[in-house]
Amino acid sequence: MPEYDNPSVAKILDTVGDLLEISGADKFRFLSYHKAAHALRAFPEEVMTLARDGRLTEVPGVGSKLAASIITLTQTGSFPELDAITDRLPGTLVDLTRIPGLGPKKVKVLYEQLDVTSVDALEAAIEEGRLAGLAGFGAKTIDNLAEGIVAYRRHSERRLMADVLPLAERIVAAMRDVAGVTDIAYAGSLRRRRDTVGDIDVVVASGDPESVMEAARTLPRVERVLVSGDTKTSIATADGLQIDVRVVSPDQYGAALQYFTGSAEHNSRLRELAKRSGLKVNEYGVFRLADDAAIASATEADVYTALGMDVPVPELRENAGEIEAALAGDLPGLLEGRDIRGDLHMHTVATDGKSTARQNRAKAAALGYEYIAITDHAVNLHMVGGLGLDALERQWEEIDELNSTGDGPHVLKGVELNIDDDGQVDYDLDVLARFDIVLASLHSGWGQSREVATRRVLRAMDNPFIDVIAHLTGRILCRRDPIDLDIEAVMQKAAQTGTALELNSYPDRLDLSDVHLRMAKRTGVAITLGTDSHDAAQLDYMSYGVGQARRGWIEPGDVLNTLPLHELRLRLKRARSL
DNA sequence: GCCGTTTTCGGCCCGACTGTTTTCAGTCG
Repeated sequence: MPEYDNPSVAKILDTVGDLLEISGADKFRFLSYHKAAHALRAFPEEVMTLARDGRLTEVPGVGSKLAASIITLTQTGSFPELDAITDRLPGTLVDLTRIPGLGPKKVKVLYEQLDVTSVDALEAAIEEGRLAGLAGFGAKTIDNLAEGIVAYRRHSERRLMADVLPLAERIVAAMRDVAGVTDIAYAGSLRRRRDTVGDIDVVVASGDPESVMEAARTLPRVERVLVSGDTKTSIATADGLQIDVRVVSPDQYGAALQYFTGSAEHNSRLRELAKRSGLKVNEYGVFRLADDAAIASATEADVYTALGMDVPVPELRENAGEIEAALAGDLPGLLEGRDIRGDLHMHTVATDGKSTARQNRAKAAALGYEYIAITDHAVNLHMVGGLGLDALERQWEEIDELNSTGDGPHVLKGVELNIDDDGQVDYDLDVLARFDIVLASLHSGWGQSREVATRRVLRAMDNPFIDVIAHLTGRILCRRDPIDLDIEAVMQKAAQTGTALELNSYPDRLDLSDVHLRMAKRTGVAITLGTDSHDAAQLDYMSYGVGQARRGWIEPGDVLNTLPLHELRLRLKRARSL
């Protein structure tokens, strides 16, 4: 029987939705596929389990028909609606809609009139002048399509949130000084702290919108102005990042910030609810439908209050249950940076780090931590000089000396073991028992089957002295896919054995994902946060982990390193054996 | 295709900008 995870099924649903739209199907019909896809990506249970238990309709937006089709998919490997639509339309047409400026309607014309089914074919058709005279394709449109193909080829990927954030902050700082500006912030997925982002959205409140638009068009790194009107300007930077700047009047700033923070699905749901209450929500405020009277607009809190709900923090706004919780006054009290009492994953010069244990401890003191764990690689990870027993003894002496000074964060003796292909690790139990905390993680085998990879992790969790599985899936954002694991089996084993799962806060990992964090919380698995720092300065990466934890609905009580040191020790798995 | 404390049928979120099909459709967010 084929195995599917939620993203792979969601991708099929999106493809069907896109093809239905190109085919000219009813708007609400193709939107329902995208809605279900989004909900499935955010749903904290696995689609295979839901299908097996007949609970697929618990996913919002999945009704009896889609549930039946998904069950067929999991049993036969084919999705009936996809087969039906690809009989009529080539599936590759979906690629064409990724070209900026080219949507489903024009793709349909290109296919039906010119038999264009791919980006390469479109490029050839443009070069041969075959688009000339086609209804709806004027000279300007054809020029824009040629440019759109270049943009599509140059980059279509998302970027690390951590790589984009500094630029967003510089733009905000620069535009704050423009004449008439009273408020400014970046919004969008950056404000929601998604692990990757596709563009930068900036919301500006100003009594002088023209000056703001001019400033946006002349930002330092602008390569091209994509669109620019009275209230909205979009520009592209030299490396292909899009920046959207939107200006509203100062009394509408809260509504605009809410609107442009999104997500699209969150906003769409809000507007549906508002309509049922006789209200309308847009980027200018909340309005009564009956007489168009403005109800709220100045602050985000005003907007949500007018809709009768608490204010969900940006990290939660994915239409993944936060609206129901906000309506019920039942939003979680999420983890905050100040809750973290220590960093439980870092490397030193003893292996592949650049800072000493002492330097890491000094940085931790500056962050106000009560403790840190030094967790260098163990002996089997030869390529980074993993520590043998002699080197280990020397590091422990160094740590003892640091701790003997009394003041400053306590340094825990830790290690990051390597889980080998059989689920075995670097040291024997008698050595492992001598550490304060032991992490273990996968460093190879990325192409392994789900069965093999899952077995490795489950075996490691049977080890009584492995307290934490670090960076569970091994994903590197924008570079390496997560290893294929039976996540539910991992979660259940973690809960059963008392093994914690790490939220690795290094910005290109952020592993566990937000959805996996919600699964862990549901299953009662304890979470630790660690930066995986290879340089003392990287202890600052904890803020990325905190943002991700908040997206995963994690509260302080779910996280072991919010505990004082003596309580942390009691909660680690080894406390059961020692 | 989904969904229900006004509905099991008839609804289903909102607006800016561009180019062209000159009164609006297509695209995007």
